[in-house]
Amino acid sequence: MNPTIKDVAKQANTSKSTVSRFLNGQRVKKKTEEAIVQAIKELNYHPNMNARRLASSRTLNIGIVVDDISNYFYSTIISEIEVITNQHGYQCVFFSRKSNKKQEKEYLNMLYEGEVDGLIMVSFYKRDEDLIAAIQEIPYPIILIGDDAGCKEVHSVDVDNYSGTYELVEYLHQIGHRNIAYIAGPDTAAATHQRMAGYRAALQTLSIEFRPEWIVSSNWSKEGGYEAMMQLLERERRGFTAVIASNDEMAIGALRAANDRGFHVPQDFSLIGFDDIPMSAWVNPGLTTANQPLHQIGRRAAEMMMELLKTSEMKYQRHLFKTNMVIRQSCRSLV
Amino acid sequence: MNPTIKDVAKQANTSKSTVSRFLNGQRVKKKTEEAIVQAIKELNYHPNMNARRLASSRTLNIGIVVDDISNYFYSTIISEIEVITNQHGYQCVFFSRKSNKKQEKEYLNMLYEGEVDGLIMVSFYKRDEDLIAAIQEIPYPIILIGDDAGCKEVHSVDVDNYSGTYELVEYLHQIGHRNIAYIAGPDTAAATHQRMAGYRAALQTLSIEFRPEWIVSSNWSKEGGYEAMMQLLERERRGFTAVIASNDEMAIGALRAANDRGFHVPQDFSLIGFDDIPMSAWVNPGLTTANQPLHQIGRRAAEMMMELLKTSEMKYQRHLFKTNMVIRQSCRSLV
DNA sequence: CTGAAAGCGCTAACAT
DNA sequence: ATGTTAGCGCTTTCAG
Repeated sequence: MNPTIKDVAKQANTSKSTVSRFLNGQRVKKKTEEAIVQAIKELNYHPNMNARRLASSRTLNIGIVVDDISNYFYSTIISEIEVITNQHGYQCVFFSRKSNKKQEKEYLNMLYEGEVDGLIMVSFYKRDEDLIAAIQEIPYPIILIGDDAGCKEVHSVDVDNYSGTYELVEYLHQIGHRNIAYIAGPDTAAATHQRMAGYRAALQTLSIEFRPEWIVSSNWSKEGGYEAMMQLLERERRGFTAVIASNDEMAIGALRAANDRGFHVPQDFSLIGFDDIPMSAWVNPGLTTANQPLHQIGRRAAEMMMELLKTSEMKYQRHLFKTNMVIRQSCRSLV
Repeated sequence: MNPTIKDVAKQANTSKSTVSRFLNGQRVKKKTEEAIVQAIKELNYHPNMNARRLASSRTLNIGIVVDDISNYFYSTIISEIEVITNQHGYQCVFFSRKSNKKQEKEYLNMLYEGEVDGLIMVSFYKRDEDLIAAIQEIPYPIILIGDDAGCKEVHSVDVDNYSGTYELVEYLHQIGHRNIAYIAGPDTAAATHQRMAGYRAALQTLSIEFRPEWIVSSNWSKEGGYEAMMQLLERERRGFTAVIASNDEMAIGALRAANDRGFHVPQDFSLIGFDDIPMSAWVNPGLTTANQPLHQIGRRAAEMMMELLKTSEMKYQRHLFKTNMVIRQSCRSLV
């Protein structure tokens, strides 16, 4: 049996409560403090967290739920969240949904079950009403990163995919492009729709005709981008001078496809991505893209959580971070 | 106040223990079962995990500690661990050391504190005696992934870096290379030494002279690989026909450096990496490398943990997984 | 500044 | 199959 606080008290010639107080940072007479420290060492005492949490109804843990922990975007965001929460004395415990394919909703139980004091849920997929409704019922702190299904009551932070893509098109227009193809993401991702909307809005503002035959859908992957580009390249009415892949992975695949077909980027056409993943600076040519402020997203979500934990009331927030365009060598000016 | 098991019992006209038994999957009379289910729903009851764990001294959690959760290798391994442990009814909780820079050793407390039933620690850095000594003291299940500081009592799994590199050199030799430069990793990584040892051993076996001026140390990064290659290219006695970068990231940086200096791979010299990260198939030329069986590593570690949890005694194991060479286009045959 | 005592919500004998 | 009871190890009034 492990030593308990009672054993420590006995050994240090004091009471459980005094030991408990000491353990929780309250003042204790110098003499007893020394005795307690001594006893703890001799007994190799470790507080039992479950007992502590049961008695105090606080865990000092915050739960982070992501779709797939081995995904660059998620892991970058959550690693920033951890920095912030740690500074406030909270531990992060991470949960990855990929392997157990549990619904996000099921993780809400951890709040009721006393496993965590708050929950940050990170997902770039479209969320359903069901989840949002459940969240609104819950008397515990929750922050969403990504889609909020349009709900104006659940706190969330996301990247501004719309304006990010809008800017990309503007840039292309500025350097003379009027014929811009687009490789879209999967329908299940919230960003797909937002980015596409930004693309179309920019086209409209700039009086560029929207041409459905220059749009192809794919799945975020390099392989997908490769295939998509091949399709684009084989369509009858080719004639675009630039293509926007709605994420960098697909752009990298597209680049390879272009090369395989004997085209040169940016001489034959310009190519743009979205995300600014680490690899994008290292492909040839360097990929022009929109940088996602992943650290800022994580940081903001964490700060919101900390505030919620302190005050328990916070006025509704949905914070959208702007992307930052990073210009490398994959676009050619036509003017 | 949240409803408790007592409330459920009252509402269902039975006793706490019956409810508890039902909750834990034991048989209960049909009639009472229905009443309990009904009561749970009506009250929106959720069991308190802390109380449950305190009373049962089991958490059904296993803790996974990694250096940096946003690192591809770690996240790939742990996401496989999760698959296995979930199948056995255990939840994984992940901890990332990067942000709080706590020593691995400190995480051992979670075992004493009743937060987790077992711990899998993943790190590719050299571990110190201190940690290993502490682990040997501990009466709880622990599995190490990565370095074991040569200890023959702590269960661990790792990749066979030595033979992996050995094979790479053999391959190069086979296709006619006798002059092979080497970009090493940082001294702090255990793999650096093992891979270097494999390189030197292979050289010796194949009667190739070891030339210190063809060795340069770097830090695993693309930037580092770039610099390293530049150094290699500028040294007086250039004359190698191949270079092994001890990881793919550095190889990708090296490739860029070669291009920037006007060299072509593999025409001017061959290039080999180690790891087989996803990007390696997409650089130009495709990178020949040694694939790390990350999933297998994670799976094995998880299985060992499950066995330890069941039997609490297991004969000492250190399992080394062989790498698999994947040949792409970055090497040229000289014969 | 300290001690006594109650209780957090659940499990696990034990008895029936 | 079910109810009674005694903890699990800690925090937290409340008195002093």
